[in-house]
Amino acid sequence: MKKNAIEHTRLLVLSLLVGEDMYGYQMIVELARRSNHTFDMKEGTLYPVLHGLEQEGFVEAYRQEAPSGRERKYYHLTRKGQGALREEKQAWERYAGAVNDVLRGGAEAEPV
Amino acid sequence: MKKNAIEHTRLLVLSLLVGEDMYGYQMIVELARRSNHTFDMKEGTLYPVLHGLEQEGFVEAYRQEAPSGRERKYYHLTRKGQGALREEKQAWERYAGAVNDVLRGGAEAEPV
DNA sequence: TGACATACCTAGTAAGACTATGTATAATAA
DNA sequence: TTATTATACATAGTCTTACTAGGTATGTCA
Repeated sequence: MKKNAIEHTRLLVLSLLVGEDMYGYQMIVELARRSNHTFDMKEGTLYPVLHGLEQEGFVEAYRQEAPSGRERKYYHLTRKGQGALREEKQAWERYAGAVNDVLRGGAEAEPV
Repeated sequence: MKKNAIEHTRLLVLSLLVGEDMYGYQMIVELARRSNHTFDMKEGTLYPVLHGLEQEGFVEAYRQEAPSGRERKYYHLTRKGQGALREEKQAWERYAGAVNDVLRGGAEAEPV
């Protein structure tokens, strides 16, 4: 079986929580939607990551009952988490830029 | 200790060999240069990857003596390797695009 | 001569994302 | 009514991959 190769998982998870609290299952669905199904994150990936983010104080969890009667565990992005997101974002931009530089043969390569 | 977090290693390694054969040590130096030292690939990462690419027929190795008298092991990108590079490139573009989509809140998010 | 850069290699470790499995409830289909 | 599916959370164990740490060896320069 092939791996989904989702890296930068924390960046993606944190960015989902901007402006809206979400519960785990919802995040999986949303991530798939926003990425046009490039990222089909597995539960076995997401939940441990969420627990880690909570332990570090980047997100806060609270339980809330859905209209259906089911209980859901919502996650809220803390101020500290917003800072972490900013850093992860910068790291991603640097990383992606560097990959593109290498693909083009180096940042200072002669323009075509 | 922190990991360097170089992913898409094969993409980077293959792309270095476009238009020029290189030896391992040179690839590490070149990769650092082209990425403005974002990627300081370790020998323990590179050499196993090169051996894997060779086994799959994506690169071919040959030994050649440098003017200094030292022997170097050069790697050449095969036709098959060029195909693999094309695929890895497309995967990267899809991946990077999807990350950016998620960061923006979804591909079809309303423009600001 | 000693230190450093060059040049290659591999065994073992650590991290991260996965598979597989478990629990449980609500909605829907048969 | 019963079975199946979707929802919802969780974790143990596996696998891949990049890393650390160590080894070997040669050329250059102080």
